[in-house]
Amino acid sequence: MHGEEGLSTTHEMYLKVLYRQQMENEVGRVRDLAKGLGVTPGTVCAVLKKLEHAGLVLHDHYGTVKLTPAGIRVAECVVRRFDIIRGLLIEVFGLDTGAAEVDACTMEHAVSPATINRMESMLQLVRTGEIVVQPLHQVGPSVSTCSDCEVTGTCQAVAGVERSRSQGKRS
Amino acid sequence: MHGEEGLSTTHEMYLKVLYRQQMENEVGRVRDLAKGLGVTPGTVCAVLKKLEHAGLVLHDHYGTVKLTPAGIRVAECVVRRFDIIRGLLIEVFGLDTGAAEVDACTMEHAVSPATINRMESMLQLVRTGEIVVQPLHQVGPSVSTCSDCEVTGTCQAVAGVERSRSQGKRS
DNA sequence: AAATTTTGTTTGACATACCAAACAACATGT
DNA sequence: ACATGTTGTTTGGTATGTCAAACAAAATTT
Repeated sequence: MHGEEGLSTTHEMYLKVLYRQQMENEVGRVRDLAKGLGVTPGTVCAVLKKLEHAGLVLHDHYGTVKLTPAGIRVAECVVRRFDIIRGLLIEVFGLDTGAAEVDACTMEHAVSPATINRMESMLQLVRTGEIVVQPLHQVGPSVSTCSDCEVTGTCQAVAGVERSRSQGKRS
Repeated sequence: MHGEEGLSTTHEMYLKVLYRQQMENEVGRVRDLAKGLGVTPGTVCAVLKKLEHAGLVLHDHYGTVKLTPAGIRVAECVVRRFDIIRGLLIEVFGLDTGAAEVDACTMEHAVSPATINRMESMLQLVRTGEIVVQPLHQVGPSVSTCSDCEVTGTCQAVAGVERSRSQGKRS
């Protein structure tokens, strides 16, 4: 999505995970980022250099990692996309939470502003009852039709993060 | 989507474009693939080696490129995902064709079987009138709310291919 | 304060996917 | 048949994102 500004899916993920950890922990640490992203600390270090160079994070040597205002803006944009897609998949399409979160985490990097805004409108209208999708929830658990599609989805390491986050929210 | 079987987004794109060109041209050529994918012939050559190694295409030296049965299965799976997402974005979310096709081309690699099947059900129910989404089409042209999201989407080279294909279908 | 553990960084390596440009094969025109 | 143009392949180089392992700094234990 932010590819034109030189932001890869990877970068968006780093910013999103950092953003969330900062919301909870207040201090960003390489170790937590690495764990949250399912990646080694060395890798995090390398990517942080680029994010710093792009003016999205501040990272002092052997110290803390912090999002800049620009970084926060991007992160919030990614989180918003995630939340909308997650809501849509659960409330409109009737997917279970786990599957929805795994997919939302992949899809969040693949939708344009136009699409995400439409998704938001749809979610809104379903929530207020102006659109009724009951029939869709009656189609039962969905089944693969294509033999090449018998897999569950990627983004497992991060799915854990999503999961704990939304559970945290509920409590 | 097919990442667990070692199929990257790139590979899926190569298979999809090849599949479509074979539907129209009957013979696959490196040159056409390169053009269709917005990539140089050298790159196509390299990737074809991997696809051949994976048993998805047959490529004889200085000759033609052909999908194997396995390659056809994967390609059809990708095309199906594209068509469902495209339909959903246009008919349900009310996006214009161009935007829908660009986004569908990105999203097609990011949805799990469960999600794509739900999307298909939804599209079906909207087409038969069992779900009514009129209100959504009245929200007008969608506008970006996030300053980091003022871009239109990637996948331009391929958007052209989608476009000509769907125009061909209409005629 | 010294030793130990934890955390962070650097280095060297790898795979993917791409390009440009050199080169090889094929096809065609005259 | 051979010169030219088109198409295909190879080579060398780049960028991204990753790991493992060596190394450095900081924190904690005793």
